Amino acid sequence: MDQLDIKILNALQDDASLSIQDIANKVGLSSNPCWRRIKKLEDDGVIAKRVALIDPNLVNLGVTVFVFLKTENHSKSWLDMFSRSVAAIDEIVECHRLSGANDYLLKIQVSSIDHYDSVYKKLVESVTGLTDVSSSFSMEKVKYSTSLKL
Amino acid sequence: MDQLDIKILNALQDDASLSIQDIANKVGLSSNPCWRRIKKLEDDGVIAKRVALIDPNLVNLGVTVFVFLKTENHSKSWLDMFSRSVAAIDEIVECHRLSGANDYLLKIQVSSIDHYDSVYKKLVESVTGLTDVSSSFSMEKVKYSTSLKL
DNA sequence: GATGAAAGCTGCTGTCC
DNA sequence: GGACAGCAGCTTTCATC
Repeated sequence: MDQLDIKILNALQDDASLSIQDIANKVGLSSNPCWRRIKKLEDDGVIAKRVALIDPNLVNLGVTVFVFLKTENHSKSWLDMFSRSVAAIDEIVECHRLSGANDYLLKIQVSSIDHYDSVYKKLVESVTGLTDVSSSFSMEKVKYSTSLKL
Repeated sequence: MDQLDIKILNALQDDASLSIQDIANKVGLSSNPCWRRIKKLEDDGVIAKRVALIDPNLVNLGVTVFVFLKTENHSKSWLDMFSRSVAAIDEIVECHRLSGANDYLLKIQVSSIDHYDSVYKKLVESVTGLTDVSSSFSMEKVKYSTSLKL
């Protein structure tokens, strides 16, 4: 992966709808080698996938909630169960196991406080052994990006 | 936005490299009306953008850190300054102003603990008035998705 | 060993029904 | 919403440095 690949990745991270010609012009290559580099980056898995990002406010999912969980159970089987429950709840868009005071962090996209409450109920019904569930609402998205600094 | 639009959006959220023909087949439409619906969803801003997602592990940015901030200054001008500083640090991929015990939550992608430390230093140098900076490392990505539940 | 030019062909975009 | 036509852009092959 050289400078040209990084330029290509930066262009595609920012806008995956660009034509190969557009990208080739941006990075100073003709379209054929540019296409081959992109194909290699896809084959190698560096470009994991291409997705469309939807404006949450326009589909009535403009409320982001972060939920911090603590559990009394740290077994592998509990994590498996927890993992399946989290995967089954569509409103949960991210879940991380953390170091530090909290065991897990969830990021949730919902339409309203009531909607969040229904997700909360789904969660505590399907997951046993939680000793703490505390939530913070996002008041303002100061920054949001899916681009990595290469 | 009817059921067909939702089907189209779900397909594109999952894989934006699908051809219009592919999507048309999936949702049971011929290609032209399918294309017109996609164009309208783009023009309306429902489809905000199309991006390539890069595998963080393959570009040496596999370490995710969450940072919780508290500030003693809650003025508009402080937020403006803070916002600019956050925007200037590429490793910070998300920043939310929160309700609850912490004022701000950052999500950071770095290569190592040392790399995180350099981001930490950049942050505390460029932002004054922080009274608490505590970080948690993500040990495991239990779930990650950019798709919204429509 | 990678780039550039050119050809074929798939699939996008616009008009008409 | 569907059918069709024109055309832009993707993908492949071949020659070149």
